[in-house]
Amino acid sequence: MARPSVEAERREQILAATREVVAEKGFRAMRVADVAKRSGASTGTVHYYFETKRDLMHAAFEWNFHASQARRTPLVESHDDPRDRLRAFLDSYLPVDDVVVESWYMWIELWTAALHDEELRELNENVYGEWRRTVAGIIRDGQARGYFVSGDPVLLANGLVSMVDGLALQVLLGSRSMTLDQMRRVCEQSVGLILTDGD
Amino acid sequence: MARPSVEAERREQILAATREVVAEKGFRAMRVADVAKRSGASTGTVHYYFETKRDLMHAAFEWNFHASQARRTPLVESHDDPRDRLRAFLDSYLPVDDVVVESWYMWIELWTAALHDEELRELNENVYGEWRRTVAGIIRDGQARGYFVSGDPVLLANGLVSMVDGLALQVLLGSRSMTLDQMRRVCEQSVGLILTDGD
DNA sequence: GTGACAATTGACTGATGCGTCAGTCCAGAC
DNA sequence: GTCTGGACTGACGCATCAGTCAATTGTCAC
Repeated sequence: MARPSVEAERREQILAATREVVAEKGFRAMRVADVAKRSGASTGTVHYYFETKRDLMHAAFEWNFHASQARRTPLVESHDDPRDRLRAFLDSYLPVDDVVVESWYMWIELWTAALHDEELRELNENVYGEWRRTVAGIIRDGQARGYFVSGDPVLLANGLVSMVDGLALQVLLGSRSMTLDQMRRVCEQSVGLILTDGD
Repeated sequence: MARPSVEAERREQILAATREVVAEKGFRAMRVADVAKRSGASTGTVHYYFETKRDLMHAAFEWNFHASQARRTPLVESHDDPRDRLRAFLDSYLPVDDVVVESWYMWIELWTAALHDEELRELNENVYGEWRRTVAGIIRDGQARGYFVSGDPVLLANGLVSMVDGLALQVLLGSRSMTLDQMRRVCEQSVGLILTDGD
């Protein structure tokens, strides 16, 4: 051994830079040189830690997945009432700050990249399955307690998750009619639709 | 004048080839040479009709918008009952055949490209506004006739349109849990949620 | 100090692909 | 028959980048 390993930190720095560049100019326009500059390293160093640009992007997508999971899990578990859990879950997807916005940029790029990349489709499958199971679980729980209308919880979950994807996309696209505030209202109304009248 | 103008046909051929290539390998991997080959022309010809690759893509996106409009409008207007109009509208987005699938590929690529292109964001704004107005109109009509639950029709429309976007995306991504059939069911259930019990 | 090795550099290479351009082809005008 | 000009070609110039590599630096062990 010689010179202490800085691999973990360097990788994190490079991945952070990658996310920033992707959010700023998109995967299509992203250059390895951009990532290098942003992380204060040379292109050689980037390639020292990630063999190819593709590896770098895949690692960044995976990072985004795990970070999202880590942000969401405690949040959902901090409520007992399924109605609050559902609201907390949906709220966590509102692009209110840089962290969530950057994360959304990564998701959107993942979608397009995955259309023609089997490995990324597999990642998407995991992501999507994860959220769907979470939401379906909340709904099932809520139905058991009589808070939510009856109906296949998996279908309801799929509808909600997909809606959030579509809404966030329009917000990110800077739509004048789909603002952050508008997205919040649509989500609230949708939750209202599946609440039983007893609420 | 000499030699009858073939501009219109050639442009159409090139745009058709562009859509095919984009659907097949994505905008990112699309080469002007691919489009040329696919349309049975030379790269020079492609550039003769579209100055830059960017112009070509923008034209293809616009083509997709107008074609979608043209497909949808008569379809929605062919029913009187707002419930049928809404169902027909949602059905028309199910990726059941090559035409709709190719169209979805174009929409998805448009989203990602528009994130960093002001001109394309404007196009997205038109597209999105168009569908939202259509759906909101149907819902407003349905509410007036007592078929749909009360609630802001614009919010409901936004929710539905966004949901369809998110669903189709997952279907296109070949998700094992979000198949065409599953998408159909989610849409049906969602329509059910906004129908009054009197139905 | 010296050896060993991880970390880092940045100039370089080789491939790729957009856009250009000099020239060809051909249908109609006269 | 000749001229005109739109349509078309495809080889090529040139810029752009991903990835390489030989050289260098920094840190630890002994």
